[in-house]
Amino acid sequence: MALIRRFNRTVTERVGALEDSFLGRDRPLGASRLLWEIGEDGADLHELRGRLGLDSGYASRLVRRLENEGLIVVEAYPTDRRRRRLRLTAAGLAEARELDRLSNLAATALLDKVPVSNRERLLAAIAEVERLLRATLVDIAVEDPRHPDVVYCFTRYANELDARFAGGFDAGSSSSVNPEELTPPAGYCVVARLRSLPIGCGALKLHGAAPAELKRMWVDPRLRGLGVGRRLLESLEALARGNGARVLHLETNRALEEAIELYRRAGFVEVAPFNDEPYAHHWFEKLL
Amino acid sequence: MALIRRFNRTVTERVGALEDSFLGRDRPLGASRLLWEIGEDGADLHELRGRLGLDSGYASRLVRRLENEGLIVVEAYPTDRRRRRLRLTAAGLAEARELDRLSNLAATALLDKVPVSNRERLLAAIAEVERLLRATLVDIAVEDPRHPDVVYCFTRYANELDARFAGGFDAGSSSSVNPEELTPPAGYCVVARLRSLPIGCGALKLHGAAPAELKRMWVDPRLRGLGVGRRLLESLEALARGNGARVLHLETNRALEEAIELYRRAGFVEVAPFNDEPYAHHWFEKLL
DNA sequence: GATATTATCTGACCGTGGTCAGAGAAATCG
DNA sequence: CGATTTCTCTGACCACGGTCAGATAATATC
Repeated sequence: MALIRRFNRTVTERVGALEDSFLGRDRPLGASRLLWEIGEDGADLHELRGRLGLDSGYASRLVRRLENEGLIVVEAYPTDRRRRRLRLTAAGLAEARELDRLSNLAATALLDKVPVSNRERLLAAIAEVERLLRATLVDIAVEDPRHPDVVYCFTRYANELDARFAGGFDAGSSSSVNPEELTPPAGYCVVARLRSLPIGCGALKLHGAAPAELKRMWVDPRLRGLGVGRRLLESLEALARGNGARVLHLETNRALEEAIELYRRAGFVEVAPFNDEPYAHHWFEKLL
Repeated sequence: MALIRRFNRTVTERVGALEDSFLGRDRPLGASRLLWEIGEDGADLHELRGRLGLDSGYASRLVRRLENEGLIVVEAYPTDRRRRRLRLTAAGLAEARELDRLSNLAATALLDKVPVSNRERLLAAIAEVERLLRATLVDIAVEDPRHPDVVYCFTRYANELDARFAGGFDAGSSSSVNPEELTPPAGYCVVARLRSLPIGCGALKLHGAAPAELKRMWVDPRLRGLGVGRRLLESLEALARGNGARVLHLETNRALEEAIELYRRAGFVEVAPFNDEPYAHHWFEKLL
């Protein structure tokens, strides 16, 4: 614990310098950060607010300021004219690039103070800490299967299966799942999000006292091996248990090795086929 | 660079939770932090201000606030009645312990979100990052040899020599150095500080165009291997060069293996004895 | 003993981040 | 269609961290 606290102190003190590089631009830090987050492709204000965790009033003020400085243009979405789309002007793009440069400069300055012989070790350790800590920023929530984030994850899931299964994957020929079956009390969907961006999902079909079914487990490839799948699994198990299920079933394809490994480690044991899902090679069961 | 910036973002977001644990105590964060920094043994306000980097007015206000809350007592130092000594009252001690508890709780919560299998890796990486980054917080300054920080380092230096040399070390029988010789333009003292606490030193005696002498190189044992010695050496070399010296001399004892290694790596080569320093076994020289 | 320096305190001031309630406009639902 | 919800904007408000100049007292220096 003392180690973590010492780490906290050292890092905030040292790496805070990177944030400070956003300062001194005749603009509050928050405004610079917003500008920087908009990016070259522009951004949706609502989505941005979620990502940065800003109050609507505060965000509105920051946007106004950047607009007055001539750094961004604000326009309504054609599809939903309540929403605002933010785009960088030429000046805004230049300023964003300058912020980028300063931030890089600060990062370089930090590294320069470390003896050359230690730099690689530092970078490796930094990468490790970042990866492992990032996983702790993931939170998991129950969502309606029609929620855009769920739809997004399900699509990525299907695409991945199609790419990885020998012979591809066609959702139509698989035992399909309609939204009602994944809506409480018939079932559940859970979504894992990193800074409000969906990065994983899982679903549950309940059958009263009969075994519940686990469906559509997927984690963004960039975030695998960090325990996100385990946490999705745990929350679905808790939901199944809370709804009276005593046994959890799932079937999977032999191509999904890391998933199979996850299930085994979570206490699932392989059993004889309990359905005729065409894409399945392994059937698992866990007593809750 | 992108890695460092990503690291910055993740860490400040996640580890910031530790700071937040100081919040919600009906007291601004700064006040809580000050309280926590005072510690069981009390602290000198001046020293505290240096450590936390606070403005005198701001610090004074925080102290007043804690005093009014009955958490600390403020008293003048007997030796220097301008200075203020801060001590925790019973209530203050209890509050500091509570802050400690909350901070530990937050650290534990952070670790709890990491899968057990990854925890050790995370802690190891955290320790590594902390150690290496801490070194970058060290800054080096030229000081008068009579400055308390220099005196402190010289004392630690002499104590260490006494402990490590076979047969001990007696400053009197060594070729002594008086303060004038280390004061510009005759010579220089440099001190390395971590958050304004002295943690290393080095000195230089100039002899015009004749070889300059390197003296009293010392780094706190807890911070060795992080490049502090190298940085002290570099700044002294720069001073020697800037004052017209073409050659740098130093002599050292065989017990100081890591120092000898440092000199060799810095480009010093062993030469025949150029003086009769009784404690020396090795004589080095470097062309600047 | 006069002068400079050091440490603290005080009052005044400021921008920033942040919150809140309410209004208005647009979209969605029944 | 009306009712409700969603998204944004506005104005008002506030604490906090931070800075500055000047006052005061104690100490160090010459």
